[in-house]
Amino acid sequence: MFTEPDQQDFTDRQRAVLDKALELLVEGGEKALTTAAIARAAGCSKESLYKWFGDRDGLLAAIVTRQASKVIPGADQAADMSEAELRAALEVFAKNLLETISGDVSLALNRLAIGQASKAETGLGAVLEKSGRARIGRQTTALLERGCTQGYLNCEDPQEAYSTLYGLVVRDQHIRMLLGASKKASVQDLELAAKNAVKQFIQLYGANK
Amino acid sequence: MFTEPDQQDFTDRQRAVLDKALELLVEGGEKALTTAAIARAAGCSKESLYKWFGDRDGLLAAIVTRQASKVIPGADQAADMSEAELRAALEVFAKNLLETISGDVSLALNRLAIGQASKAETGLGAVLEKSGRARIGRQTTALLERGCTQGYLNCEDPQEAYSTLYGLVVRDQHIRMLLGASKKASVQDLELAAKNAVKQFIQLYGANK
DNA sequence: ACCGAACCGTACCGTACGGTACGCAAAAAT
DNA sequence: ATTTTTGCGTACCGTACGGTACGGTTCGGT
Repeated sequence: MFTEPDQQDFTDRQRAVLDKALELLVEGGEKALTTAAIARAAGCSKESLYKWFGDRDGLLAAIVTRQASKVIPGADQAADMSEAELRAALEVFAKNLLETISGDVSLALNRLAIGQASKAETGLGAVLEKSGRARIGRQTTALLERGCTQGYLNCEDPQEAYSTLYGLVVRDQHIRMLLGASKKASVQDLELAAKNAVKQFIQLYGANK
Repeated sequence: MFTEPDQQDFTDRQRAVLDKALELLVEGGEKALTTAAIARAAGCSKESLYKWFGDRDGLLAAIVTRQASKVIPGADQAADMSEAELRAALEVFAKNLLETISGDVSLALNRLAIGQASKAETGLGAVLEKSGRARIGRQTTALLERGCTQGYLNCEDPQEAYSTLYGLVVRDQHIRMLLGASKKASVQDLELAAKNAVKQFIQLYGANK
C-alpha cells in the first residue's frame, strides 16, 4: 500500500538515525530501544520517527532490513580454480561466518528477531533469514556446486552439502553466544576452527582421488 | 545466598503454577507472561506469586530451572557394546536432540533466555546451558569416550568430537526455528536426518577398520 | 521578503504492567 | 472454640512507554 517494499532506500538522515538506533540496540538490548531514547540519541524528534517509520515495529524492521542490506557481496571466485583455491575459499567463508556470527551487531539483531518471533507477523526473522543467511548461503552453495563440477567435490545435493558445512563450522557456538555465554575466542582460534571445519568437510565430500 | 541452588523443590501447588505459566509462555511469548495473566490462569493471587518467587525475574528463573530439571536421565549404555549398538545409541541421541530442539517448549524457553541475555544477570542462559545442553552433552561425550576406548572411534578429544556430532545433527535448524521459520519436519524426516548425521560422524571419527 | 515544508523540543495522554496493601474466607494449629 | 496461617480477589500506586499534538525554528523555493 504505502512505502513499496523494494523502495527501502532511506534518506541519509534516516540512515543515520537507524545506525544510532542500532548502536543503542547493541549496547542495551531491545528493552533499551525506546522511541524516546532513539530520538534523544539521534537528535531527532519522536514525531519524525513516527512519520518516517510508521510505528515502533516499522522502525525495528527498518533497522534489520538496513543491516541485512549491508551483507558484503563476497568476491566471486574465478570460474576455474585449483583444489587448493577451493579449499582456501571455503576457509575464508568459514572464518567470515564465525566472525559475523560472533559479532555484537549480529548477536543483537538475532536476539531482537528471535524475541519478536513469537508475536505479530512483523517477520523480522524472515528478513534476517532471507537477506542474511540465505544470501551468503546461496553464494557458498554456488561455490560448492562449482567445486563439484570441477571434480573436487562429490555432492549429489549442494544444498545439503552447504548445510553440513554450516554445521561443521558453527557447531553450537551460535546458540551459546546468543544465550550469553562464552566470550570471544581469539582470532587465531577462529581461524583454526575454520580450517578444521573445512578439513572435516572435505573429508566428507571431497572426491577421494 | 538465599534459596540454595540445590533446594529448588517447590510445593505441588507452586509446581502447578509454574507449569501453567510455562503454558502461557509457550503460546504467547514473553510478552504474554504478565504476573496478572499468570495469576489468573493459575487461579492464584499476584501476592502469592511474589511471596513464592520474589519478583518477576525470580519467577522466570523458576520456570526455566523447573523445566531444566526435567531432562531425562537417558538410560546408561552397557559397559560393553558392539559397534552397531554404539551407532544405534548415537542415532537415538541425534533423534532425541532434534525432537527436543524443535519442541514448542524448548523453543519458547530458549527464546525467553535469549531475550534476557542482554540485560540483568539473571543468567537464564547459563541455567539452560548447564542444566540442559551440558547435561546431555556430558552424557553423550561419555558415550563417545566409551566408544573410543572400545576401539570403534578414533577421537583424541571426546569433547571436540561431541561438538562435531552436535553440528552435524543440528546444522542451522535450531536458529532457523528460533527465528520463527520452517514448521516441523515429519518424524521420519527427523529420523532420516539423525541417521545421516551419525553416518557422517562415523565417517569422520570411526576407526577405519 | 514571504510562504510552506520539514522538523526539533517538549509537553501531554492513555494504557499496561510490576509491585504492594488490605479485607475476607478457609484451613490448620492450639 | 479460638487463634494463627495461608492465600484469594480486588483495588490501588507509580512508572515507563507508545503514540499524538503543538508551538517555534530553520531552510529552500519563488
